[in-house]
Amino acid sequence: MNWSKALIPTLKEVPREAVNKSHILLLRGGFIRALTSGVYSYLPLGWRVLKKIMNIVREEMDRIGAQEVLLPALTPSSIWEETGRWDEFGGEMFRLKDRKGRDYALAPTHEEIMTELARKHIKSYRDLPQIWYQIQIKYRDEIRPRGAVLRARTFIMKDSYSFDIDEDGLEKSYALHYDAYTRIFERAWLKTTVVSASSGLMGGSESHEFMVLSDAGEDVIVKCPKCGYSANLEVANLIPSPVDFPSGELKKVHTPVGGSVREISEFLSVPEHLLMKSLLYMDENGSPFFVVIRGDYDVNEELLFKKFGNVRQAEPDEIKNLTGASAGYISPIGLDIPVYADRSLEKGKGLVSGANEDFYHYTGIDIERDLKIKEFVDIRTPHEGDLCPECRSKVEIKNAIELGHIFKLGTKYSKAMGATFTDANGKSKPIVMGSYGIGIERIMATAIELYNDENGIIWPDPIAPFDVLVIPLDIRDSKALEISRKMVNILEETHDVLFDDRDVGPGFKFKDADLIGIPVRVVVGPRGLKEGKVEVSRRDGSEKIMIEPDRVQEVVEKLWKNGKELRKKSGE
RNA sequence: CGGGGCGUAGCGCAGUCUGGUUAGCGCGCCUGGUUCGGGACCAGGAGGUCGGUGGUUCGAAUCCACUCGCCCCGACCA
Repeated sequence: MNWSKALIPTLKEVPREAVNKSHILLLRGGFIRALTSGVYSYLPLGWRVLKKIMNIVREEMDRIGAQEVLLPALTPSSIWEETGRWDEFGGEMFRLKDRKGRDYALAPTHEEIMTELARKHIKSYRDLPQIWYQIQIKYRDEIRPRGAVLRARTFIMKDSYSFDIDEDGLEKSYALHYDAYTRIFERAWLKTTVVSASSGLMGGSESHEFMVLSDAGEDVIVKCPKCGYSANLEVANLIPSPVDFPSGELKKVHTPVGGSVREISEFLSVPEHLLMKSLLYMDENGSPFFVVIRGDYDVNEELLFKKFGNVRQAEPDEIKNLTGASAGYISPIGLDIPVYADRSLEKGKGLVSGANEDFYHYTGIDIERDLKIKEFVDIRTPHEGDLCPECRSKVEIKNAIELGHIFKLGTKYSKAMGATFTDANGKSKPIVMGSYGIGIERIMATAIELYNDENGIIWPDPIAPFDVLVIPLDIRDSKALEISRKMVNILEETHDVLFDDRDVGPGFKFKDADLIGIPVRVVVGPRGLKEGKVEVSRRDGSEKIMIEPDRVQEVVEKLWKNGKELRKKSGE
């Protein structure tokens, strides 16, 4: 490929809208361009990277016996209504109507479409197991797209679906995917942490996410350095960090400051973990109840809803009517309202909370002595310092990018849609399913987040847009040009080669080369030519050698192989 | 949906508070010449509905109202 004729619109300056490393470098390197919020075009370099990634994915999926199909992105509402997800998806689903006024959705995922295929064609236990996959664009109207390609509204996903006769079969298909995913990410030089996760809208029993640690990630994961326990923070059942509770008398004190935890803690010189946050909620019937939690924790609404159903926080006037005080100065003490306590307050003593009178608090609260707790529950957002549920040592909490997610669906979709088969005894049974996704662009973006320096991207060899970049520093030097062309021809037999035949200065070419991050670079310049040599180097800086042009194939091959020895980055 | 920021040439920005010649600067682009191992130099040139609509005014990029778009944070803290 000749650079002079290529669409590689590199940018010298950082585009205004970009924040993440990957976003900046994808734009600056001419890999992608935004069309509108959360929707991107892939330019030649970006598309080359994505194709390399998809090829790795294909090879590994084919290796476990999966078969590739391509399903429609345009789907009728009726199929989503069969499982109830036409309503469940809500605003996240892009919807449209045809000219007859019928409803359609641009598929955000394909469980229903795959299950439809299965119910048509799988009739007997003899047809099972099956694994079908596709690589195609998904459409999700995300609440907030972010980080360019990290959370986009249109994005390429590899999704596969397994069909088995029973749980044992599902277990095997799940394990096959687990292994395939591990290999896929390793081949892209990304070291993943596998965590247990919540299955959310997909439903099903068990699920795992393949994560790469990165500050650019919007997921938070928990890792235990001691026993290896790991989970998405959403589902991690961590033990609250232990604290000392002093004992004391119940006393009412004047607190003429704002009612926030920080203000009260500062005013009374009491650590935040000795404050008891008292939150007043209204249940579905409009009856009030208190939730109390240690001051250094926040209530996790997802867990709250799971436990108490469709509840809401009390309005300011409701709080006033029920407690006689404003939010910030309330507590269940002395009130006849049911109280649930987060487990962080178990055996709590010497606590501070509102006295149900503005600008007054109680100190010395003893959970067992002064409160009637209906039940201890786990509804807090875990934080640093919490203990591992397996071995009770302190866990690490880190941001991560989710690259893959595998789900055991069970029979949720097959039952809802009537995808059944006849077993060996002639009985009709629902197919047992799994579903498995990989974000193709996320692999690209994550690789950049991990592999870059101040000058640009340093692509992992297997997913680089080109393997080798040949740069004649001055194309008006006809001898240099001729030598370069010859090398390009030879190298192209075994590698993807980009040839910088542009008539621009050497500095310009070097800067661009660093930016787009091609792993191996061959420079033909006067300095080397004096000795009859050219320079071959790796973008990662590990090697730089001068060689005769006719050895180029052999030397490039060697540097290319050396790349494979590089460590796989995990983002730590 | 709530909060914040930003829309001026292809890109990055100044000008807006305090209205007033022809709306600037750097990079990029075009022509000619010089230059070639880390984003060169000289000379000349093209390129703008100042996001949009309406209003105030003798006069609006600038003030007011509405609106569209993009980015960031949040959608917990009694």
